[in-house]
Amino acid sequence: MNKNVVIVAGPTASGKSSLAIDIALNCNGVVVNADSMQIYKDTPILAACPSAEDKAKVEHRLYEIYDAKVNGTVVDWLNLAEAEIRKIWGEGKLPVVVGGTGLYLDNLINGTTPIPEADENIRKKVRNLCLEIGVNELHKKLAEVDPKSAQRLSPNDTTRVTRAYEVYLQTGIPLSVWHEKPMIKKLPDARFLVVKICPEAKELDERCYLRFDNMLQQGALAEVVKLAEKNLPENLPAMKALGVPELMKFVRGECSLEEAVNLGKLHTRQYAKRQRTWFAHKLNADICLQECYKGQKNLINDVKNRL
RNA sequence: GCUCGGGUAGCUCAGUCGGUAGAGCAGAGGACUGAAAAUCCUCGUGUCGGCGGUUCGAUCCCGUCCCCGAGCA
Repeated sequence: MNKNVVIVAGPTASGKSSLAIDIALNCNGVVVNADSMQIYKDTPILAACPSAEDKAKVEHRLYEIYDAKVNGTVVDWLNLAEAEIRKIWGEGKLPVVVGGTGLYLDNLINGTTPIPEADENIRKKVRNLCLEIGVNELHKKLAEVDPKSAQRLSPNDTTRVTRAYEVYLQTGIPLSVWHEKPMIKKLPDARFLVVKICPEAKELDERCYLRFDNMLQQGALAEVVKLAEKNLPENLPAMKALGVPELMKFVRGECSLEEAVNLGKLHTRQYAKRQRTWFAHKLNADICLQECYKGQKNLINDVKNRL
């Protein structure tokens, strides 16, 4: 039995979700989420989760499964994705993995360094330490135990300095040493067919703006109001979804709706640029569409022929 | 009309006790191994409102004019 996995990657608003649906419809597929925000259930509108209509067309998995208070990670997703993909294969269907989170796709395709499961207590401890003494000081401490990583990382890079330090604290082995070990693939038996959407900035920007307006019409504000009522810490991933911090500010009366919306659109565009950079340099594709997906039939046929 | 503030990078503003200026944001590019819609890195010549004056030298001092804001008439 051939173990194909179709990967659909591309920046926000490039049409990758509908491309995934069309591929699934034509190839007996099931859509699997590879988006770090669509995995949360509190912001289906702002995260652009598939609509009820979309879900009726074809089966979607790994969408809206976490509560906003959960702090999901790449590894959590990898475990879920591996299980789903194997299940879908078992059903004799084609997994169509779609999402804008480059890191997730990269780890799924190329594997991850075999660092032991993170200890939540240590993670919390290091994060608190970072808040207490500041990244720069934490970076100095990291330099003492893992000079190689410290040299590689900016003393301002909160995310990575924290991770490197936490790995050393937990395992006693520097992250830089772990990185020298061979990567381990979740699906060594899979054959990936990567479809990448690489639109021009101009075309994409327009669509980002339109999409944000549509989200508002669909009730994004109400969604944010409900989320605000949960009173969650602002540093949780779900609280940082594009549009959430901006609209929260408006909800709290700290800015006008217009300002919030403009900022939301701006940040969406900036995010799309980061994605374009990632996909352009880090993801090799079998098929690359140079514009947004708008139902191009030959693309679907191309995918079909290569399976 | 008078008084007081202001007029400096696309925007918000620092600053120069006189030696032609710098942050944040925006913009452009880039990185990316357990927060990734996150996090970080690189890139700054602009008649320092106009015109005169003082000075070796003015964006900074003086005069004058224009514009904006507040107050008083």
